[in-house]
Formats: sequence, structure tokens, C-alpha cells
Amino acid sequence: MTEEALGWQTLARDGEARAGLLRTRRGAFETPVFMPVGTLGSVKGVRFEELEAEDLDARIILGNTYHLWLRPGADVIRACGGLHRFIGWRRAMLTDSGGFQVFSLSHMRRVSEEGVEFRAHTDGRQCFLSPEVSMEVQAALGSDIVMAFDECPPGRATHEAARVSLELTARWARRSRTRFDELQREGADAGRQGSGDKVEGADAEVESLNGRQAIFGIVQGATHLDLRRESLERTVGVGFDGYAIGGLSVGEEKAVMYDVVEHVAPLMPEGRPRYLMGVGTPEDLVECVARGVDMFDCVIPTRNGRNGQAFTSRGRLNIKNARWTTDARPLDEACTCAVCRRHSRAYLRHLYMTGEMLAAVLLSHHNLAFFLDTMRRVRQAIRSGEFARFRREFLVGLDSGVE
RNA sequence: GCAGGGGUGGUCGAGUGGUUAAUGGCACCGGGCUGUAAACCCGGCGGGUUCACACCCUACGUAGGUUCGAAUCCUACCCCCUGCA
Repeated sequence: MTEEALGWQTLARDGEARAGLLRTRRGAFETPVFMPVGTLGSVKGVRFEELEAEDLDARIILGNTYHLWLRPGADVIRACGGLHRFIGWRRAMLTDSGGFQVFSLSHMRRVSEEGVEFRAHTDGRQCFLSPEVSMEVQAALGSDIVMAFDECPPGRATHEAARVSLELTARWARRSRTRFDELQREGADAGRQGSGDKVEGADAEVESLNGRQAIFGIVQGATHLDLRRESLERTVGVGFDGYAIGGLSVGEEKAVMYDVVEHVAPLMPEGRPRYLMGVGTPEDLVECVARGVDMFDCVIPTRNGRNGQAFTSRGRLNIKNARWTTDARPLDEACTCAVCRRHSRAYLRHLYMTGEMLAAVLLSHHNLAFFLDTMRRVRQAIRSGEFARFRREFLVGLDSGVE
């Protein structure tokens, strides 16, 4: 028996790229992994059966503290047995802390040492979010991986602003850890495993985990490498089950983002999973795996799918374009997802142009399939020592353009 | 037949003498979206020449007229709607 709430071990390395096995209390799966985003307890437009089906096979999804706290409320979800039971998802779940909303709703908030005062985007009422509140809400949600409460500065934050922000995040990391541990001891975790809950696909390794929630710390520092290093040291000093790089893809140049990841990821603890928050496009995933990242999440496949954009092995395809009006081919001729096996571009365009919700459903499905399949191929390439070649060919493919 | 109302750009619909190639909506064409305030947002949308500024044509049922100037006023005609016969 282990005392860990989460385990990660390297299966193979290829340059900085790592293939690993991540064990959570709700299932073990290989990394690098992409986590579909389900902010409000729903991966928008995609049923859980589909997420579990072979062409997607998502092993872990995201939920959001801030959004679920506002609606339906932590008490409701606790009363319903935690987020997993509430939404009907048995596999792993990671919850974001609400830290990102401090950034994205920045014009309706006030940040202080204690926490953040918000005006709820839903009805404008005054709310207060802090490391303690975030941990309490995430305990009520009972997610498998909890994120520390951080502050995410804009990508172009100055050195001085990024330093102030990073230091606040570091203090909040300590408070997050402290309150998180108290809540685990108090048994506040609504998703606690080991008391008779049958975990689908659980194996001996997973059952050897202690059944508690795990918690990840978040490295900030904007684009300033010295601050990133300092933030990393301080976060590791607190001690977490895994570490995330936050504050990227928030307005900075793409080359700068890659540069930050390239400098930070290899410095992150070798034996812990590394999670790049909110990233990214297919090329971002591959490029950041190459720099040592293990976990990703992004709204792009579902949001862009809803908005008519498909990701394919030859780049992006805008289903709205008139050129597809009578095109009988699937979105991506190299894709074997349920949507590509059955439907033509012409039909998908028709659905989109007529406002049928099925367009959003099918495009979201395909996009998730493409992202998840890309990660499968990434893992396989790393394990067979052919990641460099895969990376090169994948990027050439994306650049070749949809015909 | 008489009385009243009306015919505007792909479409619906504003505009009742002058910054009107003509407000809006829809449709259409294109672009964007990275820890989801997003089934959303932004641009274009009569034709032609131009990289562009710009210029030229054609347009508010049809044909005339009044006026420096007309989608807007007048006359005739065509068509549509409503009521009465």
C-alpha cells in the first residue's frame, strides 16, 4: 500500500518528451494526455458515452470550481454525492481552481492578499474566492486532481507585475496546500474512494492508492524566465502531487510560450506529472510534449467545433466555406472517428448553415477525436523512440492545407 | 367599376426634396477563437477599373414632368392588398 493520492512513472523518454503512466484514484492511463474541458460539468456537445467510446476514449476531463460554485453551487453537488455522481462520469476528473477566471473576468474583480472579490458574470452578485474557498469547493466537488488557487497575470505582464503576482500565487499555494490537507483529514472530499465505490477498470496499482484527492501546484511568472524558475522553486517548496505551468497562451507570442515551456518543463520534478494549463492547438500539444509536458487541456476542440472549425491532419477546415457545399469526403480522410466514418463535409456544412445543433455535436466529437488520437500517436511514437520523426511529419501534415 | 393602402438593393423592411450606393434584420461570402462570461465575435456584401487613395457606371414598379437637386413632389400607365359594389 502506498500513501500517495496519485502516482506517475516514466515508461519511456525520447529527448525531453516523456511517456508515462499516471495513476489516479479513478483509473490509470498513459501520458502525454489531453483532457477535454467540461467547465460546467459537461464537455459541451459531447455525451459521456461518446467520451468513453473507442474513438475518443477520454480518460480524464476537467471541471471548473468557479462556474460550478456559482451554479448549481457546492452544496448542491455535495448533496448529490460529488461531481462524478452528479454528472455521471466514472473516470478521472481534474478541477481548475477558479484562478483563471480571476484573469478572464479581470474587469469585474478586486484582488487582495486574502483573495479575490468578484462580481459573478451570471447575475452580478458579489462573491469572494480565496485559496480556502477554492479548496472547500473542490472538496465538495470531489475531483481526483485539485488545482491550487493561483493568479494568472496577462502574458505581457511586466517583470515587476509578474513578480508581485507570482509571490501572491506562491503564498496562495501554501494556503491551498494547508487547507487542502485539513479538508482531506476532515473527510470533506465528496469523491473519496475506497469505501465501496467500484472504480471502472481499476487495477491493483490504482487500488493501492490511498483514495484521497491529489493536488497540483501552479507555476507562474509570465514570460520572465528568472521569475518562472523562482516560481517553480517556491511551488516545489510547498510540495504537490504534480505541477502545472499556468499563465501561458494568454496573449504572449507563440514563440515566447514555447520558450518558457522549454526552459521550465525540464526543471520540473522528474517523478511528477507536468501539466501545461489551457494549451493548446494540435501543433502546441506536440511542440510542448517535445519540451517535456505530460498533460494538457484546452477548450479549442469543443469551442471551435461549435463555431464551425474542424481540426484535421492537414490543418484547419472551416465547415462554413462554400467550397464544401457538395464535397462528399469526410472532414479528415485520415481520421477514423465516428463522424468521419459516417458523414460528409457537405452534410456537416448543411447542418452548420441551417443552425442544426447536430453540427456542433459532430464537429466537437471529431475535434476531440483528432486531439485524443494525436496524443495516442504521440505516446506510441515516444515509446517506440520515433517521436522526432513523428513530430516532423505531423507538423508538415498540418501545414499542407486541406484540399 | 368606385374608395383606400402599397410597390426600395438576394430577401424582409426603414427612409417622404439635398452629407443616400441608400439605416436595420435575415440570407450569403470570409476571418477569428488556447486552465469556456463564447452554438460566439469581427469584417465584407450593386457592377467595373485600381495595390491603394480615388474615379466611372447602374439602381428605389414603368414612362414622362417639376426642381440647382427626386426613392422622396406632380401626371399617366402597370401590378399587388383591403373594403364597397
